[in-house]
Amino acid sequence: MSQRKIDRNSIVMAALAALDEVGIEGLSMRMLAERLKVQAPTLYWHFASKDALLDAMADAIIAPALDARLQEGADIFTVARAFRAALLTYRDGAQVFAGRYEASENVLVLGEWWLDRLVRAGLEPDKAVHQLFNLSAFIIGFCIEEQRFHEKWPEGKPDQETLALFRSSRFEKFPLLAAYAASLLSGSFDERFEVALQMYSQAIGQPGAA
Amino acid sequence: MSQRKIDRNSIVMAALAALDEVGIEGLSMRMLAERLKVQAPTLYWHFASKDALLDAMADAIIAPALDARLQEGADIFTVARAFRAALLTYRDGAQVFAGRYEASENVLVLGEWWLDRLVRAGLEPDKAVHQLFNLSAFIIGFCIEEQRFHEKWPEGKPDQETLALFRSSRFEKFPLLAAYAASLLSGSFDERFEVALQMYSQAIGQPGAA
DNA sequence: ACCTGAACACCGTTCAAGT
DNA sequence: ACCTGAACACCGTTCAAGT
Repeated sequence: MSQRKIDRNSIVMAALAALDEVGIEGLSMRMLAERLKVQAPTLYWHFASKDALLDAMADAIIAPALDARLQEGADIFTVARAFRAALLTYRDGAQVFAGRYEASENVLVLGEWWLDRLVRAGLEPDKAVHQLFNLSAFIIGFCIEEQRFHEKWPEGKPDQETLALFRSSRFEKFPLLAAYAASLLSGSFDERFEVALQMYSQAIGQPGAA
Repeated sequence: MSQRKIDRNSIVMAALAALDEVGIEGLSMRMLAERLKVQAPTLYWHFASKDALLDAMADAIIAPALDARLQEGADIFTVARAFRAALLTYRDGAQVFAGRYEASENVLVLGEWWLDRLVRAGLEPDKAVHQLFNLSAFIIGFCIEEQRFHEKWPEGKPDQETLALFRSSRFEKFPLLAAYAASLLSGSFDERFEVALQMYSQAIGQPGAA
């Protein structure tokens, strides 16, 4: 009866649910407190700051990706796909994750495993670190753009206004963009991602070539 | 004497200067108004919203990259380097640019030129669009991580606390991360970026292979 | 150990009113 | 056409006080 109302885990879970509903711009400590039926300052007993809470959210977001390591025949790209899927789980998930150099458990586990695979593939230490950084930076950038794209055009399909823009006189100066408008606006993100993974697989498979 | 105090351009310039000083978190319409010796609501006569101002800032940030097209022998990667340099010019520049699907003049000029080069290199339309998206997503993700890294470790070198962390017992579970700590924390971002460009140049140079 | 009430120092934005 | 004053509805965070 007189048990705690909330703990760190329940705050993180509620924060992720709230994130998914209102996005990173709409997420506030006050509304989060209200959802948890608690006063805002209470959250500061459990987390030092909103930023610290975002660190914990980032760690929780990628947790599901860790399972991909355990699949039979899992390689760097299996986990890359799982990492992308994890970032896409919650609205603005990639933006929450981006730029947090927090040595959180899940980040370390994923990083260690990824690095191990790159080294086993025959990359020298420095090269392996570069590829690790570049691949994760790419996935994060890719997912930020992908999520923002879907926020701008929720249908998945471009709206009439945008299509009209590409056909307007302004685009006489940009014939290729105009010609490829359909491809630009309704291209498959899955396909794009695979194109990139193909590149990485070539680069990592032939480390001597780069 | 009775001339306008400010216009769109002077607001954007002041906003970029402010961004560079206080970062994206610290940038507010009120402090920007104060710098311009104007009341905050005045800004809303020139821009519909803070987001609209950020759109204009994003466009201004990449303006210098357009010059790279005109260099003799400029290729996709010349402009990729210039694009990165432009994003790095102002603090949090990459974060300001990320995710804005605004058809602003500089974005269109850069996109058209980039697309033209990819098509000339022999890529089919869909593939060219994928590569354009992937390359720009990579550069944006790379620069976000690069800038956040330098905000966290301003010296360019890891601090003692971070180095100690990598040597702590917690990292017994992560032997590769521990072993490559120096490479992770003081690796060259220029070098990393070139590693990635090499990959793209192979993929674009041999379109049939992907 | 965990939570609240009240407060501080801010935000973005609107809108009637001024010139 | 351009700018201000006043206000609305918020923020993150601190801190003394409660249980």
